[in-house]
Amino acid sequence: MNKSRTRVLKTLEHAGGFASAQEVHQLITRQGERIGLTTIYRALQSLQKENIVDVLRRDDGEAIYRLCGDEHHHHLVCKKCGRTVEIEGGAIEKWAEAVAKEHGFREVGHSAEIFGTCSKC
Amino acid sequence: MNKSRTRVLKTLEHAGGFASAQEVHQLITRQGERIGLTTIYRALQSLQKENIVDVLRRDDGEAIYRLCGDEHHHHLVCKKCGRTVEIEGGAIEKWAEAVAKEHGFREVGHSAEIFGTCSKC
DNA sequence: AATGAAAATGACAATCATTTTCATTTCTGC
DNA sequence: GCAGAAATGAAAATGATTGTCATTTTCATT
Repeated sequence: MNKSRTRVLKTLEHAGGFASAQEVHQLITRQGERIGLTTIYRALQSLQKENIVDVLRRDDGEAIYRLCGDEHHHHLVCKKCGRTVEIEGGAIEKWAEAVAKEHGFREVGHSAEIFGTCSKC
Repeated sequence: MNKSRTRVLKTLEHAGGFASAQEVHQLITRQGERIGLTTIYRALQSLQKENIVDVLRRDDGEAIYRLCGDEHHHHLVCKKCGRTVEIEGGAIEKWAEAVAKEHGFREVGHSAEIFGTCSKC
């Protein structure tokens, strides 16, 4: 963990939800701190590899990042405004394990997302 | 509905699931028919507006299209050898819709994958 | 302090999907 | 057939993301 990653993390926290790489960059430079866009992308990538941030896609394909808690949950995401609801995934957990066992798979993990248009949009 | 849209639709059917704009274009031109990439994009856009096709995003952000109402399935993927099994997703479909409705979301879609280690690995 | 190797940084160029532009072609109803 | 509208496609523009590479920073060791 180094200075840039820390700065990006703090910015994501402060953004309180989603931010694209470019938005993170703006937020930081607007505060007078100087940092390159490339560095933001790299910081976000490594944070992603370490499972500290999640990546989603906006409708136009732009990647947006957010801090993810370490409990295993799923997301319900609004395609228009990006509003996100965290969801308990008990049903899926069981489904995933059942299906995997049925096909002889071990060490099972899964990913799942639901997306749609939220009531405000 | 015109010639291009029809051609794109047929290609999507034949592709049997997902295809990006570029893939649709390749599939068509490989058959010797001549069509511009721009036209593919426009056809896909209008089909999308008419709710005939759905759009999703691949991990790298590329847009992929599929016929609406296509039964869609999920994948069980081996992390080691890449072997893939297609799965019926009935349980998830219902779960996704229920959760979404509960939170007031409309026009709901979802993605889900299970990964693990297969019996041979 | 001085050194030096390895990692991090950032300006810039390259890439790649998608959109725009605009001149040309094809459809449409008459 | 004909005028006007819609569709087409080649090429340029756009915009996010990644690659490159020279420079800077970090940091453990002299």
